[in-house]
Amino acid sequence: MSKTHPISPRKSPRQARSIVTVEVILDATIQVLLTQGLALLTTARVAARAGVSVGSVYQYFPNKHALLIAVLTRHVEAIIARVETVCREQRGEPLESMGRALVDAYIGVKMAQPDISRAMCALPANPEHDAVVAAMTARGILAVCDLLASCPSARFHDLSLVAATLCGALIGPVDMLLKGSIPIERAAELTAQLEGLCVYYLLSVAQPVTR
Amino acid sequence: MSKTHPISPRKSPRQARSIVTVEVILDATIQVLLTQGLALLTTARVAARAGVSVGSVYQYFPNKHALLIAVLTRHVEAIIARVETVCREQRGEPLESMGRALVDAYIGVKMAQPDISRAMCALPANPEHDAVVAAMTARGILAVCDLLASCPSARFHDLSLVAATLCGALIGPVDMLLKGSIPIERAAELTAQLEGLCVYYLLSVAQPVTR
DNA sequence: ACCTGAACACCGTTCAAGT
DNA sequence: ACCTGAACACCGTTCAAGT
Repeated sequence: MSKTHPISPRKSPRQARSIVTVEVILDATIQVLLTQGLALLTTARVAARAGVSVGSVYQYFPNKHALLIAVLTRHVEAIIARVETVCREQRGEPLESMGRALVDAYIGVKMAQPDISRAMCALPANPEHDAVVAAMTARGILAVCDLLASCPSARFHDLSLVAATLCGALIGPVDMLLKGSIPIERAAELTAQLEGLCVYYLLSVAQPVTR
Repeated sequence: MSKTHPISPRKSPRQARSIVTVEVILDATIQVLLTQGLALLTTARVAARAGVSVGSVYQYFPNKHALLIAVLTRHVEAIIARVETVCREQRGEPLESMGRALVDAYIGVKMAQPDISRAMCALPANPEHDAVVAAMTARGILAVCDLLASCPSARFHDLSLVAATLCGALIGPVDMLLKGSIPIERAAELTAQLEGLCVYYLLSVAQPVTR
């Protein structure tokens, strides 16, 4: 049996100052994570950096992990929102355009603040953490499903598997870029490779529709 | 400044019983990780499960993290070894064969003990952890580079980027399978998708060589 | 040469007391 | 309604003492 980590805030802030406190604590958490690393990220240090007492941290977050989950959720939300937007914008466009737009947008958001993206990768996994990532992945796959379904000139057998494969094929290489397995200077070339990979894959699994 | 984690064994076992002790400790670590989870993985619990004292753990591993790194290294070594073997076996074969063999082999090892693979994903990242993963990734990319270079009928502009993209495009979707974002029952279908994705990508970036 | 386990420092978390 | 910080339990790590 694994220890359970309640992640919902202990209480919702009701006054302006406490809303600020929550934001301050979340920002402090990222700062400590970035400057000190996970090993030195203690609730005491976060509190000190935020300029509040440990007790205040525990007033809004039931435990340390909830703090990390909150930071992760915030970051992941921004990424998925961007992906969903492009997917909406590209509805009905040709497959080539869809592929390129998706790749560009995803690399764009992920690499916008590389250090924060990297810090998120370094968070220790646990059931709640996995749930957040899984939920975001599911939303991404769904958005891509809708996008592909909107293609006027093609249909896809096993749409959701194609969408999932596409998402995975994007996430994997971009993670390599993030972690340095592909040098960051080569971001532009990787973008080109991924655009090609996505477009050729989509064209290969697309079943032409003639009306 | 992030805390440093020396990861080399405190001492090399010189007698038979101590070699056994090290193995026992590593196995116990995996067992605790699998049955109790990372949150309950304490050096005391590992020692108890291994049937030794805490002191013995620290005789061979400078700290808790080194223990996790050792377990990770062992697992990752098995995976990369398999990949390198297929890459060697497929030298000179047609691109279609290469792509299929690589996909099958990678999915095969990764999904051989899914729970252990999952547990490895859940380890907290730190510089040494990242270094192990980066080193394994680099070996994978290199093996694929060599494989692609051996193709008699095609050359690749920017070989290493193509190899890295290919590896990433494999790792991403298989991670989804591992984490449940793609249902495990669909492993066979995903394999087919990835074979197609890899082969079409390779064919699209290959520059035919006629002699 | 290897093992033991009490001892110490530090971290997560709580809660009685304050404003 | 929110904040403080001393207090407590637990974990990582050490090291003097054993075999």
